[in-house]
Amino acid sequence: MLSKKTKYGIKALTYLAKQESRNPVSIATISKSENISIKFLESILLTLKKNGLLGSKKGIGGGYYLIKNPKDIPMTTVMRILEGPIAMMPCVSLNYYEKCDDCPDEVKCAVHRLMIQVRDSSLKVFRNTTLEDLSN
Amino acid sequence: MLSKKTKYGIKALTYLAKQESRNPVSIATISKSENISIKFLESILLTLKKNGLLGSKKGIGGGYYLIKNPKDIPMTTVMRILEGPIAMMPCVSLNYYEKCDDCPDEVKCAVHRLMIQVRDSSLKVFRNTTLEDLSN
DNA sequence: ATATACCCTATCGGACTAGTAGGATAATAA
DNA sequence: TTATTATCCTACTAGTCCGATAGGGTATAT
Repeated sequence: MLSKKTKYGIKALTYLAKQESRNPVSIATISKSENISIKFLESILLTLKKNGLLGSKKGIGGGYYLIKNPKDIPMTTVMRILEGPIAMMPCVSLNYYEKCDDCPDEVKCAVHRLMIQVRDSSLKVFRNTTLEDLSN
Repeated sequence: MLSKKTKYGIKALTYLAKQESRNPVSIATISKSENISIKFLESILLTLKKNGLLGSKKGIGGGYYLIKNPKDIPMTTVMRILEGPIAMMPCVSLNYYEKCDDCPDEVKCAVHRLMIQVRDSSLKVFRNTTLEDLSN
């Protein structure tokens, strides 16, 4: 299941990508437009900022804005920041690999082989979709 | 993340598919071979039975056995029984559709469009992989 | 100064996961 | 018939995560 955190995060990013200018947009504005709890959204935007996707400005007229061009932000990046690994199991994760306790031999493991295929097919979608694609 | 329930379930099914005969195999035997907690495995095999994938026999020489030919069991079936919907969000689920509370228009929702693509690509893998494929 | 808006930590109820416990039921073997 | 085997079923639990809320602290603009 996709967490609401990720869902809201993508919605917020898309909202920002749709803006004509790169002027800051306040949390409250995004919150109202996208029907997202303001405090929850606050924490999401903060992590997106900490991970280099957003910039922010305090005070009147402040808010969050995209740092990069939407077409340079693939969804792999967004997913990994908000949702974590794209793979369904640590033993098939590219960025967060971990061996299974119970499995003596990965190569012989049926689940392992299946999940590698699923990972690759999802990865393909996320890699080929940028924030720009989503905001059209 | 794939639950251990699903992981163990697939391992057990694969184990049964590898058997030359369709004689019953006891929970204890599968448990030892696949390093799965016996009680946990018990509940998993029971749900697989209730969902028509396994048959069972009580008493000495009893256990679980596959009902169908492994090549007639696509992984979509297994995943839906053990893990639930294949889609990452109810609003893109084929079998368990549910509308989002916050989303006024699905067609305009960026997350919706993205997750439909992910669903389709995963579905493709699960549909094209049978239990027979995994047991080779 | 004061209002605005982001920044940060802490907390919390509810749901879910991965088991465990303990016995009921059915089939087989002696 | 009785003992043994092995599935069937219900209930419980510790731990973890999710989604959200509370309550301030800090920086910026008028």
